Order: sequence, then structure tokens, then C-alpha cells
Amino acid sequence: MVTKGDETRERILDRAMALAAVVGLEGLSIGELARETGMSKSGLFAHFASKEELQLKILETARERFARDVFEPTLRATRGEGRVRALFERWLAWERGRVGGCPFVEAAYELDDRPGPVRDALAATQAEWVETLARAVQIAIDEGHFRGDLDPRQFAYEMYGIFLAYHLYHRLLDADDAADRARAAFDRLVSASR
Amino acid sequence: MVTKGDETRERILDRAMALAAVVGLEGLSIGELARETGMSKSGLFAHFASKEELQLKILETARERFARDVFEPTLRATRGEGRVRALFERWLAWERGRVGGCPFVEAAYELDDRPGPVRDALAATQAEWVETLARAVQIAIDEGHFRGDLDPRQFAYEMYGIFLAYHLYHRLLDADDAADRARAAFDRLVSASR
DNA sequence: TGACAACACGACCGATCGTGCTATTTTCGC
DNA sequence: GCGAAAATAGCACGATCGGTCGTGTTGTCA
Repeated sequence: MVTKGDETRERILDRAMALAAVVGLEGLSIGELARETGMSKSGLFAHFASKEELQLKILETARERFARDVFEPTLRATRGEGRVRALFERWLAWERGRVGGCPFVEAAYELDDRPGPVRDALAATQAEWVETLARAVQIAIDEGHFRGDLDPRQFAYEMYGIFLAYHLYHRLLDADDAADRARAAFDRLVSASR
Repeated sequence: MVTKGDETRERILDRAMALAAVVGLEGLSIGELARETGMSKSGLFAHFASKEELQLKILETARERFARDVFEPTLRATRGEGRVRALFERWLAWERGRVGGCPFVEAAYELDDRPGPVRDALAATQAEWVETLARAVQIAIDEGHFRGDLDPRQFAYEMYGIFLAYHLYHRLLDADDAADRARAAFDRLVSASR
């Protein structure tokens, strides 16, 4: 059953995820999180043995929500090119929909040079996501929507790049044509793949 | 003349830039930087009035070196497509050549949601860089290397995306084909622009 | 309803944070 | 080589860091 503890735990992770997207997984402090959630620091430690475990749990939570909001809904959409397009649009919406942008991207550039279990976990989820993208592209090839000699992993690479640029233009440069540019780039990528 | 103070100042900024590329501009601590440079904390503070000023100086230093190592050498290269290609290659080399990757990229995703003068300064340099790229593309158009109806800013956007993906694949995913993928994507972009 | 586990708290630890102020050393023009 | 000026160290500050401990409160189930 779902106990009281599970609920507060969820509440904490919810705040923590939003906070981490702004200040980073490393910049997130237990004291600040306690203040934000209206709890005591020691109250938090009852749920998470250490800051590192909290960071891992944040990533895990983000992973679940990403799967729920971005990936899974596309399984009901058309296979092939339609699904690839749906993945892209939902990915953009995922970034737009949360304060601080995509927590994975924020963490990626923060942790890329800091060895440890948190970095490993993050790298694993991102590698998994890249594979997921490549698989969707492969299906589009099999369906005959995309060229037979198309490299699915190269497609995933470029798709990721378009997303990263979108993130930067949107969040740092405050460019309001960021989404237009992203879609234009993606359309070009798709067209060249047919 | 160049005094003793100027030298240590340079030395400090050198270390600080490398350090910040790993732990971030915010994660960089005065104490750690003092230890790294073999100075006392107060000794550092004689050079920088505050941590924020240090961060600004780090960005300024990075900007100078980027201009010197990436941009300026291309001015002597061919105009047009050749220069655009040279910019891309030197950009990749810039990332490869320093521990922690490109300090601008690291800072970009760290500061995008933290208002303040440091974020503003960073956003300004990146907007400037994007404009520089777009200008180089415009020249390639004028030279007849690229299509007349090509949007230089869209080109710059996609070029930036390819770089960002390269950074992520290289640093986080440890993909050793990161450079190959980047060049393949860039070649595709250039070909489609002719 | 009573017993027990789950949960949360306040107080506190040593370390480090960024940042002052003052004293000492080092450098450099004369 | 002397004296002023620049450069650096020493030391202390309040705040906060991640984390521990003992205790009280509260929810859950027999």
C-alpha cells in the first residue's frame, strides 16, 4: 500500500527535481530542499541516506516521468516516421513544460567530468534514450518511410543536436524563434532521410 | 609594464578556467582555487573583489582565448565555405583541447536559469558567436559557395546543435565516434546548403 | 485500544563556504 | 639600498555545507 512516508517521499522528489533543474544536481543542497519542502534536514535524511542517493533517486524519478510523458504515448501513435516525429514534438514539450528545462541536459553538462555513480546512471539513461531513438528510426526504415541506407544512430545524433540547440537558444539566449528553428532543422533531417 | 601581480593573476585565471570547466562556475570555490594555485584565500581576494567578479573574469579570459584559437586563425583561411569549415574544425579542436570541454557550453546549461550579470555576460558572448557564424555563412553565400536562399542563422543554429551533440557524445557517453558523427552531420549540412 | 514501527524533529558535529581586516613580505622606482 | 607601493599571508567572521544522534510524535495493524 501507499503509506504516508511514500507520499512525502514523492513530494520531496518532486521539489528536488524542479530545484535540481535550476541549480544542478550538485548545487542542490539539503538545507535548501528542506526549506522548500517545509521539513527539517534530518527529516529528509530519513528518506535518503545521502545526498548521492538523493541525486540517484532524482534521476530515477526523471527517467520515469520522461518515459511516461515522452516515450510511452508515442507507442500508440503511428509506427515509422509518424512516431519519430511524435517523439521529437513530445521531447520539445518536455523541455518547455518544466522549470529549468530538461533535467537530463542540465545534468549532462554538469556531471560529464565528474566520475561516480551519478554520472554513470545519467550516462546509462542517455545512452538508452539514444538507442530508443535509433530503434524508432529503424522501424521507419523497415516501414519504407526512410531510406534503406540511412544510419539510424546518425539520425539520433543529429536529432539530439537539434534538441540541445533548442534548449540553449530557448533557455540561455531567450530566442523566441527557438522552436521554429528546431522544427525547421528537424524537417530538413526527416526530408533528407526519405 | 607587466608586473608580478599581473603574472599571478594570469596564472590564477588559467587554473580557474580549467577548474570551472569541470566543477562549473558556481561550483568553483575560492578555497579550492587557492589550494590549486598554492596561494592563500585572501591572497586571491586581492585580485578579485568577489566571486562574481572572478566568474566574469573567467568568462572574459575564455572569450579571449576562444577568439585567439578558434576565430582569428580562420580569418587567414579562405573566405566562404572554406572558412565555415575551418571554424567548425577549430571549434571541435577547442573542445577536445581542454579538460572539461568547452567552458561556454558547461556554463551555458549551468547558468541558463540563474539570472544575474554572469549569465548576461555569457549569453552575450554566445549570441555574439552565433552572429559570427551567421556572418561567415553569409560571406559563403555572397561568394556563391552556398545557395542564395539559405538562412545563415538557421545554418548557425544547426551547426551549434551538431557541436553540442558532439560535446555530449564525447564527454558524457564516451563515444569514440563522436567526431565522425559530428563531421558527417556537418558535411550533410554543408552539402544541403550549396 | 494498545503496541510497535515508521516518521519527523531539534540540536549539534566538523568542515568549508565567501568575505572582510590587518599585518607582513616582496617588488620596484629612485 | 632605501622607502613607498604592491602583493600576499594570517586570522577571524557568520553562514551554510552534508551528515549524525537521540527523542518525540504519529500512523498502522493486531
